[in-house]
Amino acid sequence: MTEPSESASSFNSADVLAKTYDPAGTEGRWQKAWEQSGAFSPDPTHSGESFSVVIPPPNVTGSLHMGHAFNTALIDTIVRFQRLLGKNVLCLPGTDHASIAVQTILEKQLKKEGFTRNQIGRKAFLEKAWDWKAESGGRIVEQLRRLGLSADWQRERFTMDETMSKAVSEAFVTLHEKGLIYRGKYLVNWCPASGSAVSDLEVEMKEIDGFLWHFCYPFKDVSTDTQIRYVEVATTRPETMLGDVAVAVNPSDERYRNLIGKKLLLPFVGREIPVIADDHVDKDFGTGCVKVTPAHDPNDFAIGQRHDLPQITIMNKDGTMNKSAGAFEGLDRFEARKAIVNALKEQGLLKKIEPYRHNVPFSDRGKVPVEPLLSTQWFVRMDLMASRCGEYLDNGEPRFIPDRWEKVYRDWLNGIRDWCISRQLWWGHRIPAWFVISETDNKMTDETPYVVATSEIEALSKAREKFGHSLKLQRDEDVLDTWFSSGLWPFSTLGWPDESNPDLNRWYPTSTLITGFDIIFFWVARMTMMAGQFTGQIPFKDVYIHGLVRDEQNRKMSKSLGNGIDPILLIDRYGTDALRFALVREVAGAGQDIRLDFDRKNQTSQTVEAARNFANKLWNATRFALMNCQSSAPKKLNDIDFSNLKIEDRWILSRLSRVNRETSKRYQNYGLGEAAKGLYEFVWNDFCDWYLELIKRHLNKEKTETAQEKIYKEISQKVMFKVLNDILIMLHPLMPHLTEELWHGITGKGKDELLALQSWPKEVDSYLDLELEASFLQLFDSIRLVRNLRSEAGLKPLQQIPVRFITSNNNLINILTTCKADIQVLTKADAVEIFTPDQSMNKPSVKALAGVNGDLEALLPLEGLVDLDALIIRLKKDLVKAEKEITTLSNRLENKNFLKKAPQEVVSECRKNLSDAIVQADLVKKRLSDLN
RNA sequence: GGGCGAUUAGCUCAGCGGUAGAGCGCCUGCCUUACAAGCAGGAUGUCCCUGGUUCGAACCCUGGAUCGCCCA
Repeated sequence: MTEPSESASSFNSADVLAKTYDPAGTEGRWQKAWEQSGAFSPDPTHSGESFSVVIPPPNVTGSLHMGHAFNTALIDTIVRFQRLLGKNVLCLPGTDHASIAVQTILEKQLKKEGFTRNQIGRKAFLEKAWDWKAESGGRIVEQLRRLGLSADWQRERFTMDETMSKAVSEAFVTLHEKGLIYRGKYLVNWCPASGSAVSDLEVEMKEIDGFLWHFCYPFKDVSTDTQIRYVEVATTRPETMLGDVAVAVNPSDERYRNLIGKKLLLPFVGREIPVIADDHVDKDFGTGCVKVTPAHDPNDFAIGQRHDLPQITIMNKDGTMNKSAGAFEGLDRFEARKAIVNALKEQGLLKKIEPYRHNVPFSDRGKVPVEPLLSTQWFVRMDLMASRCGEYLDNGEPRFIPDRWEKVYRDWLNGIRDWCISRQLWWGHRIPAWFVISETDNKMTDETPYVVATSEIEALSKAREKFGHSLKLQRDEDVLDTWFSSGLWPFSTLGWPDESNPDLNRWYPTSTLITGFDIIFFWVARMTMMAGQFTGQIPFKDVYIHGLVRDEQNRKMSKSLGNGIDPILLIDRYGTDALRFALVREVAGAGQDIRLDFDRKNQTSQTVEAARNFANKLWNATRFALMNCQSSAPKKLNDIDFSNLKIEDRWILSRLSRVNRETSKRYQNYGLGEAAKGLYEFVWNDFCDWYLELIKRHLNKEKTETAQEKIYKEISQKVMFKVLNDILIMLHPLMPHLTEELWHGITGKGKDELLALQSWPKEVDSYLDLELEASFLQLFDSIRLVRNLRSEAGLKPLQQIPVRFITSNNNLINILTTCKADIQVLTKADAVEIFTPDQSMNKPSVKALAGVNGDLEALLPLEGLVDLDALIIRLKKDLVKAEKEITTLSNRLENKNFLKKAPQEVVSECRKNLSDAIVQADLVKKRLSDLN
């Protein structure tokens, strides 16, 4: 072994004795070593195939939550696997400025200090924001490192970096020039809490128990030909009546047909409003008469446009009533509701109030009902970009995994509406539009002309061309929706709009995007649309959509619920690798959410603990290997002489070869959970439970006397290290730190050589031997049969007794005979005999413990030591089971249709099982009669 | 109202046409010199209900129930 001082691993003569794996000491050391070596910065001279991933940039809103840990684990597993395949891998990390979320946090802080943002001003506010970004962003990046993300940190980006900002203004200007960005006065979703417009996606519909208020509008003239003096309308929002400009009925509604065209007098305001007919009015809703408030309701807005009605805005942007509300001016919208209902009541106009459950739009961030408000904003025209994406999708771009998300994405593209991108906030990308206020008396009005440009200088020259030299510009105060810059992320991070940037050429489009389904619309679709527009390509070949992490009560983890689990807490307790492995292992299903158990009182998780135990198992297996190879650690792992292999070596190498193939296939095809489960089984069950147990007798130093024994010992060591070595590589994408540490332990390599940069082990076809694997399963069953007998007879674990197997199955006889010595060790037998039933007849009958499994009978001759009653109970149980099986199988075989229509191999398998069951039943019966 | 997903052991979930599986938990026995974060053994299921297709259904198809999510 290499001198401890040269080895990068903590494995040395002292630490090798540590009985448990200590992730805390190990993980940080490797994170540092990886980074210092620049292992994850791709080599510009690498000529191989490229593989690139940009991470979904976490918001700089505090710290990472479990969802990020999950996402990061999946990304890094894939990235590290691709690196082991020898590809030129780029994983590009970064963070997102999260305009509205961060601004909300900062304003809350300010409020605590007794200020508003307007009081401290834009400049001071932005300084605070950048301080916050530095702190939160720094923490997040640290946490990503602690998760082991093998990203190229030199390429780390932030959505408001200079280069990113340049991309944003370039994109904005281009879209504006092409007429895809426009400015206009429309009904938008106004969030009074954040004082900004928000997009349709940022509105969440909630079912609310409210009321339907019925009240009356009197006619202006009570005509003589009708007795009706009022119309009755019903609404869930009585306060909007102040902005009513009409009452609409369905033209086919017999009840109101003769009222159409008549004039009503709007209470409180005294405005004359007409009764109009519109097809979209639902006759069955309320009274069938609908008040129309175009400036405060999307449906009414549409009616208003169809009938050329005025739009009367009755609210200020903070949700209080404005001048148009007359006597109600100044009241908050919900106070106004009460006041108006009372006033209606006083005037005798209120007819009834009925409880009514209805949908209310809430602002995602502000957590208050949004107000539909007429407002001048910037919009992105979506139809062209969306239909282009539809065409790409027809050609399979991008590929969604699992594919059901493709439909979700397509449906959204088909039903898309224009995107309101301006936000009345300060933190974010300021809109690159300058108003020529000198044209409107140095005041900002809706009519003020503007120019759009990438810089103020450019804006000035553009403006001068149009408006002459003496003019005054004022930049738009607003910023862009965060998702506007996120939509550019896959190519802005790689240098766009500088199309000569080699990164862009080499890494774009990226290979795969790994993200949760909750941002398919917000992010995935916007990226494909923007990329289609600006790069003419879909920005990623695959989109791997994963589920969300839920808490122990199956609730989505969220800040507002306060049910998030801090991944760092679990890392501190169990280690990063354990957390990663636990999360990935849970993900086997196709994109299902995962539920993470967590005991909040003790801050423990059984799921993660199980993964930690697995890490420890592997640690100890490696420790075992090293303890048994002090002098002759086999350096060359690939020079195994096949002719010297013992049968168990051939078996484990066959298993290894199969696991290698399966695992790489799973990693490739996003079957990460299955990959994790497969490796877990292989390591624990095949390698530790069976293989290491089988070779122990050869490793034992006392026995290395003969030349043959020396050869066996050596070959055992070699195979053990070969398998271990491959396990470490295959498991590395999932548990990078542990495997890096152990790999250095077994190879003695220095820090300059890293497991992370090794090659995926070659799969050796000649190792594959499925027949041998089947024989070994029989061998294991035989050993279990004996152990089970011993256990039921209450034998002391160390008590040695002879074992006799009786079977007519030649395969079984072969494997049992070959592995006689192994069976002896593994069943604590002092002798193992194998007979055919004929041979057995010639032996003197003894009182014995007997067990039967298929066509194998195991006898433990144990005169006097047997608990006869327990034995009889057991045998009777076996008999019932066998007879039940005989019934099922013979019924099946009596069915002519089964024989005729089922595949040959199923029928013959059924026949074999039946004869096995009959043999078994006979054996058990014979044993029972022997005992009586 | 439209769509999607889930329903399998006490819990968390695999399996998706050929005799029901894993991890955790539980029971029994073991400090066997890699590992008690371990070893050996064991128990545990109307695979939500309903029809149907099939020689054969947890798996495919009808209809329904319950839970969850998305869109309007």
